[in-house]
Amino acid sequence: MSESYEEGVRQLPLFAEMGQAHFEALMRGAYVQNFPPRIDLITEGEAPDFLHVVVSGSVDLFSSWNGRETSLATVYPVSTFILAATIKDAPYLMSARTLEKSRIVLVPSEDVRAVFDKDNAFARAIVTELSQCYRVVVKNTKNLKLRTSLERLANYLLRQSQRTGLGEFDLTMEKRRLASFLGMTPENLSRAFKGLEPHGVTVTGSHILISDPESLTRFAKPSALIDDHST
Amino acid sequence: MSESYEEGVRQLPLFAEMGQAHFEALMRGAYVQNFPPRIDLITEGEAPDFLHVVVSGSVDLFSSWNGRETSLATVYPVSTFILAATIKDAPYLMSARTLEKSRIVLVPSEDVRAVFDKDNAFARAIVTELSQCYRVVVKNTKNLKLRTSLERLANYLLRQSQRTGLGEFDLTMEKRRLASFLGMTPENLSRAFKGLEPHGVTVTGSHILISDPESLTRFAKPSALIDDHST
DNA sequence: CAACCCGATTGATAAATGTCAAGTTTCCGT
DNA sequence: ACGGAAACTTGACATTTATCAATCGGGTTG
Repeated sequence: MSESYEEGVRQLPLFAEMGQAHFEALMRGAYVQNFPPRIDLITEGEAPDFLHVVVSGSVDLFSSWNGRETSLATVYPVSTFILAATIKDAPYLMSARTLEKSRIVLVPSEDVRAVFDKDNAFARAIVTELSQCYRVVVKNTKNLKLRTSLERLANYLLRQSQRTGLGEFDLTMEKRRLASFLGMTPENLSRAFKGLEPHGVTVTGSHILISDPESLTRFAKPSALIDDHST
Repeated sequence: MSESYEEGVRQLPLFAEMGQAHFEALMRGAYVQNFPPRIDLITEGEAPDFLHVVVSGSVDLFSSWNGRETSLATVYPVSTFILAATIKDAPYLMSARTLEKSRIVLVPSEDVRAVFDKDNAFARAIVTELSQCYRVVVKNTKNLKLRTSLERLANYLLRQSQRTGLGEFDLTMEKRRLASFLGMTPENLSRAFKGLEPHGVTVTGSHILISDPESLTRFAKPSALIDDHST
């Protein structure tokens, strides 16, 4: 099996500290696969056969109920998803599909659980990762329950702006998916962008210019306890 | 220190399988405290000095932003809260206050992290607990994003009804807190109860009678991937 | 017992958000 | 370059939800 991707996986915090033998055991059972865009990788409700690692491309995590669908997160390289289901051996809560051509490493869930029992460093890393994921989801819930859609958009733009370190940037996803991620309709998102114009936001296609960061910040009132996804 | 509460704590899945010596080490640094109703236990943003275990009473987890406040969860005996913050040694994301007279065990976070490094059974239990918490929050997010408030209420009532195994039961919390928990205003909750009358729901004070479970179920469309908090 | 307080309810109204139905633009593949 | 599909936008309208104000009612307390 090609070693090329293993390096990237090994450097993930989740795998970085574990014993070499255990890592190799995991990789022995794993395999890489290339997927075209818009391919369903998993469907919510299914049993978690594999832990997934995105090596390149990107993956949308979403969920459906009663004919409605919502985007819950986007996974970029290099990181894993559906760790909790794998560990608990419980059904996936989210579906996943590739957004673009993507390279995914599939690690059998059984192997993950087996190595988890043997390798303390791996167990610790899993705890750290799960805590992180948990906290991100809690922040997300607060974002949804405490803010209007306009406020959510404003804070999203500020976060993106900080990520790039610039006052202007391109949206990393389609507007329709952004809308779904922020919990609104595409139409509402269009109007929300308009609604932020008075706060110095100019939208040209997928390009965003924040000409008055102070005003936008005053409106968005970002909080580390909601918007800082690093802690 | 009184042993009376230790038994209950020891039987928690989180502590049940760990070594006796490690458990005793945890309990040595811990202490119990009795709190009156409506007392703030922790405030979001603070450093996680203690892992909290509710031994009796109940605790409301909530969060505030920009003058708004929302209830995120209620903790009943015997269980822990703010495990993720303790493990990550990161600021609390939620505030906590007692709802009634409550008995809380406070375990120093440092001790938890120290024992976590030494006791594999404990580490495993933490992973299981965190996965569980993570999945509950994800289900909550889906509930919020995919359903209207009427649908959330209907599913909440069905869940309560199943919990008691009866077609009637009493609400376990004030309606104002239920409203906040479900992501709506108290006024809206009143109207939502009215809106469920056609589906066989009768409200008398805090007593709920579900006279037509089939109709309510047809409307609520419960899903294990949202409403079953046990997996 | 009465006064009061607080939560719950109700009605009227406003704001936020979603839906539907055009258009318009952008993007892709032939 | 062209044609077509899909995304985006816009306007009109419906629905959902929040807000404000008033009232009701149960429970507590002096």
